[in-house]
Amino acid sequence: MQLTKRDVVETAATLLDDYGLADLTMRRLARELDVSPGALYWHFANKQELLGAVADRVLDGVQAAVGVVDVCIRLRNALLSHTDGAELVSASFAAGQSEVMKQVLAALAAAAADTGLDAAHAQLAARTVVYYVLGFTVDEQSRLQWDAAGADLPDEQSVLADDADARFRFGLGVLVNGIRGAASSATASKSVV
Amino acid sequence: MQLTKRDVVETAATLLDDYGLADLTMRRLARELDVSPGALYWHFANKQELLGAVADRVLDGVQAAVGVVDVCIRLRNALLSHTDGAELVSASFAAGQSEVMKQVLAALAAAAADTGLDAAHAQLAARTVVYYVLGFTVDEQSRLQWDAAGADLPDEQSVLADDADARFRFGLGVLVNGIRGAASSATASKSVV
DNA sequence: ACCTGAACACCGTTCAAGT
DNA sequence: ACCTGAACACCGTTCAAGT
Repeated sequence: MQLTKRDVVETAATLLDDYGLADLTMRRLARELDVSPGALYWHFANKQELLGAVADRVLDGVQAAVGVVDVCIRLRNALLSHTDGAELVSASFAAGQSEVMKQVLAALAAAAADTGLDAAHAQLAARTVVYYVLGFTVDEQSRLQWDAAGADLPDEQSVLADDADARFRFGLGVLVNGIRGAASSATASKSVV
Repeated sequence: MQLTKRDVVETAATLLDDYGLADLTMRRLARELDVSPGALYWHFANKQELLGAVADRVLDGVQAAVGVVDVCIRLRNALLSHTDGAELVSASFAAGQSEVMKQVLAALAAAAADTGLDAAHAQLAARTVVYYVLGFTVDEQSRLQWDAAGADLPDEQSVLADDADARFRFGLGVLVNGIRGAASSATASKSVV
């Protein structure tokens, strides 16, 4: 049977979930698909492009969200539901290889614009939110995966300490609040002019 | 002459500046130092640890800053002044290998606590700020380096579009503002109780 | 059009053995 | 204590040649 892009991405996602990003290599993927390593390069220009496609598979469903908080929560959930999902998407976003992350950015910018920011500032606000979600979740997931294969967790020091959801929402709240503040001060200076 | 940690880190930093992070390999570094690759493993447990030491060299001077805005501006400047500095520090921070980034985190948390947040929330606020600075600067630096070896920049669309400093300060303002908001609402709810 | 085979030019890490 | 030499087990990518 002919190798399709879909097959490749599907198998790559399985490999990712079972063995993690470090073991998701072109050679290992080719072996799993019973093709030669070179075959993958007929379907994808390079590894980055392939990883971008896998990232977009991980992010499936996220683009349907609207509103800053909704988008961010769905994004984080998607990242956490695959081994090394946050790291993969973070790298693909940085490399400009994730179409879904571009849509996410646009959705966040639209939401920010709704609060009264002009397009340029709304873009900046959107990126700031994305940096937060990716940074937070990469961090969270590495800790989760580290002490998943480890000792029993030490006794919680505070409710906040192990309620990752609450921690996530706090930072998100800081951002949403800050954006509202920036929007209203922009409106204020406009109304003065 | 005996190989010292300092020599290794110094040469690594030169390699980083001249050829970038992708070409900063243990083998290449050993070649540059005229030692066998194995020699590096007597001084450093692994590549991550060595990169952490290089990251801390890049961050030299940043720990002296006080106040959120001051710390962030110095941090960004340090990252921008070395090839792939942002990516290196970002990775080392995520891996928990940068002592200076731990100090930066502590300094930011202290500044956040000064606004009236309790210790746990101040920590979260500090991390949020770090995610922003690293995310923003990784992005900025990859664009800078991409079109450094490229075409002349297209004509600027707006003042904001190519004033990276202003863009950086905007996001920083959003965060500082959001943190102030979180602090004052915490104080308010306390005074109600 | 799609894939194989084989090569090219590398990696990080380990470890017996040397000095 | 500090380092070499050599090995182990891999990488991503290219490309003539096959079907």
